[in-house]
Amino acid sequence: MTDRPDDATDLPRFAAQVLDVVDLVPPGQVVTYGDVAEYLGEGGPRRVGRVMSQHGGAVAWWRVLRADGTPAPGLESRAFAEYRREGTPLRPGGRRVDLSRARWTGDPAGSA
DNA sequence: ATAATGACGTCGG
DNA sequence: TCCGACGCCATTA
Repeated sequence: MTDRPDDATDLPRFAAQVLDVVDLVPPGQVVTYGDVAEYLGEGGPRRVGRVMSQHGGAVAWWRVLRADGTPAPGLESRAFAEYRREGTPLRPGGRRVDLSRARWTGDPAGSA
């Protein structure tokens, strides 16, 4: 027992929750690092970013980006490929995501 | 114990 | 709009 690896693995509780939230974000929508932290009610953007850098590959990491709408450094190319594939709304110029339209608030209306 | 680093966020120029 | 500085928080040197 010892503990029940809730979902993915024997990851720390916080990390598991972060990955869980990201997994809830539907295609075509995104969330910021700060939003995830706020959604969980603990930690901070920096903390979420660390989790993603270590275990981001286990989820749709491209759906988590910075507050200004720019994806994670180094992965921009792949991220934009996904945005184009999922139809994620981008801002004029196509260099960043239109958060005003693509931001997922955690509202169940979007996931179903 | 102190300093530096990192998939961040906000502010000022 | 782009760039730099500072603040936050946890990990690592």
